Amino acid sequence: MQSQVNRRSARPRPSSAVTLQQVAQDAGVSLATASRVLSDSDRNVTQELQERVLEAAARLRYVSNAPARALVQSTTSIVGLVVHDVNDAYYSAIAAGVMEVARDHKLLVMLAGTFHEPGLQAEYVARLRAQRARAVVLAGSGFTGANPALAQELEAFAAQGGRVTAVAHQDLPVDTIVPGNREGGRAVAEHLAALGHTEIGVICGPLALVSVQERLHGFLERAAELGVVVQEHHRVEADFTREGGRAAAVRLFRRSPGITALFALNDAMALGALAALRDDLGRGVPSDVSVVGFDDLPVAGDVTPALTTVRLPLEEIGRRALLLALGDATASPRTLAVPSRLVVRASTAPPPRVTA
Amino acid sequence: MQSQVNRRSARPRPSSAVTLQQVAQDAGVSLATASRVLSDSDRNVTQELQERVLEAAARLRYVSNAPARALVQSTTSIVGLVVHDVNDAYYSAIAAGVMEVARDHKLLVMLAGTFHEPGLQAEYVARLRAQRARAVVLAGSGFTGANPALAQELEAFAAQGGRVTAVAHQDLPVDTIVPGNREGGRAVAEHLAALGHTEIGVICGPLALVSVQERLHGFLERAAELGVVVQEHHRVEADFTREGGRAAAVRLFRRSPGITALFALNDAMALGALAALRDDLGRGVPSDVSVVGFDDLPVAGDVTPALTTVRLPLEEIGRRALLLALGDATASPRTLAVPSRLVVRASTAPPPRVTA
DNA sequence: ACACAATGGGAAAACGCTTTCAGTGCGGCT
DNA sequence: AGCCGCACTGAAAGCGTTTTCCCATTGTGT
Repeated sequence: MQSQVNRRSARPRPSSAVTLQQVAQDAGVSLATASRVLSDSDRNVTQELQERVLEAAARLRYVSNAPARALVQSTTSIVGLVVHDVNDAYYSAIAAGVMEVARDHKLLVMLAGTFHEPGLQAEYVARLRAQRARAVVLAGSGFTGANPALAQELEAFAAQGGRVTAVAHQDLPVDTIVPGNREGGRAVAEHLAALGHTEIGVICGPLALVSVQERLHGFLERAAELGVVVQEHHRVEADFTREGGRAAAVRLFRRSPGITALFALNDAMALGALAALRDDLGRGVPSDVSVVGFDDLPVAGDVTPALTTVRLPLEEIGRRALLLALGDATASPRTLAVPSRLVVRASTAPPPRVTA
Repeated sequence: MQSQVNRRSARPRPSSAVTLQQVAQDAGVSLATASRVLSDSDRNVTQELQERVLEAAARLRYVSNAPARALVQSTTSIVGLVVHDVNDAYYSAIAAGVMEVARDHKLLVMLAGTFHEPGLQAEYVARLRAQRARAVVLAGSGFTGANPALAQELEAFAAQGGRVTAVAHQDLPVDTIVPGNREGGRAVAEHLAALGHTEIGVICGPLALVSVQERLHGFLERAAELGVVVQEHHRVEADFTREGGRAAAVRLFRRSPGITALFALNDAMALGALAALRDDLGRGVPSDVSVVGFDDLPVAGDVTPALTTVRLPLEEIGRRALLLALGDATASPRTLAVPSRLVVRASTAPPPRVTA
């Protein structure tokens, strides 16, 4: 049945769009002339004919066939944006930056969501390559360890003239944006140490993610420097989401009730932890437990207590990413560091006095 | 200078992608055979040749040129999604639904952001028409009153076989999703009236937006039925954002301090109002003032007090929108109502006792 | 006035693919 | 044994553009 429907609708093309040929005919000029008027060619056309063509095009509501154009010019005005989850404020913010630059450059953005399936990244790059996209921004954090499939796909894309910027990826032969993850992790360690915390729990996202690794290592590194040891069993891994954070917080406190500060490796998890502390564990924040997040999503300032977190200028990262991909190709495998900054709000305080 | 750069890079095409011709050559078969193997044609090819082609394609990392394919088939696997602001949780949620369906149908999503400029909607539809997109979802609420430019553009798109679904638009000759805005507004009126509020303020987004109108009218309508009059000067209009809500709340309370309940026409504004009440006006919620939002963004449950609001199943709306556009074309100008539901949380309570 | 450059218009090629159409080799039937 | 039909391959047409290439016309310098 399905094939029959396909057959039927495929054969007599259901309806055809206005072609340049028709516009030319309507204006009484040749195809070439019409093209010269409507595409911004360097050849010029008499005022008279120009007007006739423009008029005909407007009358027929002509828009040029982008695929045909792409075919002959072998380039498009499409850029790809690959994220893990559109409905995650982290990626929305990056996407907003990308879209802004795209608008300014009159580019169209193709959005691809991997839904957290690692393999889909390479697949989408392939599809964007097939589309002859001009550039691709890999916004989703990469996975640690070599990813040959993705690397090869990117290489092929580059070979055909495509440009790529990756955000928080490692060992990819493309322009890369390095958000201040490590640095932010260090700042958190300093902040919590300065407040006097010694029993610190860490709620990690998937350790396979580059961002998670960087944040965690920056934190552990600086904590160690300051003489604070974060015990192995004070670290817990979960989904990089609100629910992941909530579950992780519960697990962690059941296991180690003595913890006085919690570092969640992103704000979503921190929000979950906040909810767990309030609803499931009955602990006050920051009176009993301090909580720190990462990213500074807009919501971080709106919860109670307002979340201490590390601000990453996500829109800026999006803008920079696309600009990098659109920029000078010859300088290509470049690296751009984007700094982060600790934002202290109400969710952190000194640890409670021990009553013993 | 720029033109020189263009000239230079335009002439000798910087690098060319692998073509089907090359694959065919490499496999020692004709172009036609290669095409039959790689596009899923109904014609079949000997096992032997099939393998040779597949092998060659893999070796050369061939992906077919989508524009060329689109040209000959005069259809693409692209769908467009037009939103006002990507970095707004309302649209992210809809986008997530759209992307999910797109993934299941192996479609690529082109995301267009109007950045709240009304005119851009029509322009993006034109560009999507040029791309020969298969369908377009207009997620951003429409503006009241006729929009001839947009209507004509959509008509042209339909004429060339494109499908469209609009969310919260009026008088557009396309499939339309009608979220339960009016119904939600009514539910809020009932809830606040039942709690005993009589002095109710309303913080509106731009009245030109269809969603705003519907929510407001539903609310006023039901309030009137219940004998609660919402005075003209208890209504205030502002940007449909957190900051808009905050400013509006301040203005409203300076003008009418006796208000005991606040209905913000979306959650973003409600969040702003909450912040204003707490930080600028020093009023307790819900002890002094009750606050209600609309949309039930994820954040609504995370703020303190948790926000009473109207839930709109946004992802579902996104999914439905694309499915509608992908569905039966002959039934086309259809209307699909998506119900909303009041979610009572902690931000609403009976009004404070008058101490006079 | 005459050669010659410059200008603008149109016919036609090319982009990479799918699909029709014609052709070739083969087995099965009478 | 001869013919038909089947199954497959390959040549070529065509999709809608842009961009050559060539021609006619006009303007310029001497």
